[in-house]
Amino acid sequence: MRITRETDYAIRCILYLSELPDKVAMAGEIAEAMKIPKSFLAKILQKLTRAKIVHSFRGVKGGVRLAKKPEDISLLDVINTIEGDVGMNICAVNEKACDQSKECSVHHIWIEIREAVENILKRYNFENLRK
Amino acid sequence: MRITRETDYAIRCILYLSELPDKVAMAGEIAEAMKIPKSFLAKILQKLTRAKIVHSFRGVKGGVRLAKKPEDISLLDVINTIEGDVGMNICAVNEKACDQSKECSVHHIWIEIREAVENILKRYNFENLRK
DNA sequence: CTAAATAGGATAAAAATAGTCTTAATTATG
DNA sequence: CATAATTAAGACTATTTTTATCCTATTTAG
Ligand code: SF4
Ligand code: SF4
Repeated sequence: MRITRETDYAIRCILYLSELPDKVAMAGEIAEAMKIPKSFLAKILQKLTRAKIVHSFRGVKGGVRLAKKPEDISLLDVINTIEGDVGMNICAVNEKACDQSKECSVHHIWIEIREAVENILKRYNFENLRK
Repeated sequence: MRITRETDYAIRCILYLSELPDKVAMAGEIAEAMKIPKSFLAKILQKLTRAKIVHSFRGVKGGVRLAKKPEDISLLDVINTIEGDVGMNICAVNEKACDQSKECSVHHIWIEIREAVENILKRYNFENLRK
């Protein structure tokens, strides 16, 4: 019932970029500062780029910077980008995944938890997260 | 960020036993009723037995029944038994797991979520879960 | 004594996680 | 234009976790 290391790395990465909103930072620089394996971060940045959370520049003096203001990026956005929907059980994400969901008395609890977790994750953005 | 099938099976199993509080049910019977692979359920029942959530009887006419009243078994109890602490990130379970937890501005959010999830999971016991 | 049941442990297949590596495309600069 | 630096994309790999199964031992009602 955990987020993955990949997601934790993605969050750290956005945290770093939020401190330097206009700088174009290279993957290597972020990796070193936030202690993320460099080639793994490169793949994570690709996902964040496709999700339009960061904007990337190729070539010499390339790198990445945030594509939005820190306050417009929530923790939930980053988690959704890296690992998809937040659900504590398959049935909270896809009703059809379990054929018992209609009669199951536990099903609604997973929905309730999902909503509670998403609400917390939406409340935090990378502006109010800065110390 | 999901509970495992094993945990879902354990919950279904307690759900079944809660409907028959005094009956000594065999693993095979529970497995069939709740659509749980039988030999997997056998292992799950061992964990539930060690945790004193169910009481088991060996030999002919053996089986398991709840060791407590349904209202004294929470969803959290079952989850803790099968997969340990509920934490959305390692640092919410073990501070030492990440050396950045002191300076990390996200750390406290995982603690907040952990507490929110645990509170929901504590509210539901197998008495108030029965339809 | 025997058949039926759980206990415990070893084993195994499949999936997910956590990365690495290679090649291609892009681009600033000399 | 040539080159070096950088991301993009995808193949590949190692490790760990998940999801079981199977075998042997122990227990016990009849
Ligand atoms: S909680 Fe109920 S509906 Fe959801 S996966 Fe488990 S059995 Fe299916
Ligand atoms: S949230 Fe912060 S403290 Fe927790 S694991 Fe990630 S980096 Fe470490």
